[in-house]
Amino acid sequence: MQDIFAELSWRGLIHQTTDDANLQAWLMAQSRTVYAGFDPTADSLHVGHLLPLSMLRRFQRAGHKPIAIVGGATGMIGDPSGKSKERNLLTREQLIANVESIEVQMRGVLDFECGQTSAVLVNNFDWMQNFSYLDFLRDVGKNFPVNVMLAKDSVKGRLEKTDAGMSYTEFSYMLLQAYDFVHLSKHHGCELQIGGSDQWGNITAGIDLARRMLSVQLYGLTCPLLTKSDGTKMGKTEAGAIWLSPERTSPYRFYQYWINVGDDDVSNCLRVFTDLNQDDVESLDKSRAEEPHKRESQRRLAEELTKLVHGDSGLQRAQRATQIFFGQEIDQLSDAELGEIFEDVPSKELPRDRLSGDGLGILDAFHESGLASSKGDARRAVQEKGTYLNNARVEDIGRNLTVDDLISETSLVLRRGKKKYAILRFV
RNA sequence: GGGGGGUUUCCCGAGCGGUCAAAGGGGUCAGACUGUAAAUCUGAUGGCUAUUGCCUUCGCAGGUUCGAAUCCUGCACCCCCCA
Repeated sequence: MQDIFAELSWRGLIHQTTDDANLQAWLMAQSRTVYAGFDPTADSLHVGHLLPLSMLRRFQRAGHKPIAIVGGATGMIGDPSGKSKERNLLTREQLIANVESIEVQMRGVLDFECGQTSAVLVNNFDWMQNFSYLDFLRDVGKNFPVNVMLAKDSVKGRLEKTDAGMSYTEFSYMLLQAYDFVHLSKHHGCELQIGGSDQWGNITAGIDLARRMLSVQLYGLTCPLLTKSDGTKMGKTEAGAIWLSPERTSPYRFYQYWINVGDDDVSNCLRVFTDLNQDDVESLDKSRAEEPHKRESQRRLAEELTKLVHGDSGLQRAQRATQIFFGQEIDQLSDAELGEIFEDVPSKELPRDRLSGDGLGILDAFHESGLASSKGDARRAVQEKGTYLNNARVEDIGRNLTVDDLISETSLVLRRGKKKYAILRFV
């Protein structure tokens, strides 16, 4: 049995526990069953979910059994914790679809085929759906003193804000999550719940409920909420959240997100998200202090996480795309390769005969691609040396594009400035 | 109800009969520098064509004038003051 507690400690992943004195020994004594919950509000997990998910992974690797619970039932209610406003409810159909695709993503991170400690995925909708309202009130609600519930931060915060308010539905959320813990304890022998520090109230509610209903002692452990040094949320960009599904966030963009993590945050990210051991993290810290321009930390972080989420092939794709996006001139590619590398890049189809004869003027090409708002804009961009054809700078505003300029069967690659690309397809 | 001020190009904001596609700042876009960072510096920033122009734009609609963002009339919206 590995000392998971010590590991979480040096990684800075322990915010609060329900039993600081004994939890470490308790975890060392035997294999335990641990659970964390995931809200199926979308059809994909995002970077924000990566933390609890990787926590479960660490527990599993240390010899414990992880349970991931997707909140098919609780998702219908909406957790008020950390939310300032009443949430919109999801339909049952949406939830079912979301849960299905989230399952697939989890299989990449947790091991579901390793005997005793195999991960288990459950959906609380399965045991909540047949609960009658009366039964729930008698068996569960009876054990909740309202004054205790009102004292929870998640409730108190909302009630203090006079304009926010809170519905009875959201107020009841806590009971559902608490009951999850009881259910998992009874049917899966689960004894420890982990979550972000905003889950503390819900976790302790479950522990209280289990003591009353089952007379068992359960445990809770929370990890700090991850924020960047500038105070903003991890995993958000101007363009929106970074998702784990390749359909929503391509492996390239996922990889790039981590490559661009600031120096101030990268060490924390390495500790919290990757499997690198303490020595490795510290040597990367050292490398960053001495040779910051090499950015080994960011590179390593991006590699580890892209591999974890998108696998070896996803990482290769991301790195290949990175090479091309930052530097290399592009030589012959196939349409298929090009489509893969430039999957995030807007493309436009034009009739192939535009390339015949004198060809297509470079200014028109940039205008049509959307990289320039007008031909005049395109002209200026070229004169400013800010345009590239297949990653080679365009020098001449009179340049005409012909079939010879195609980089693959049908396409050529235009670029403006350092990062803005567009594909023109001639069909 | 009476009096006054305003509405300018993506935003703020100058202009008050020709030299106005319209100062300046911000933003944005490029370039240099660099670590795919930050800061800094440089250039560009209505459209079409070219280096000669043409077209569209200064709340909306008319008018005066050789000529208007600039003057006049009406309309719309905003702000302030007095009732």
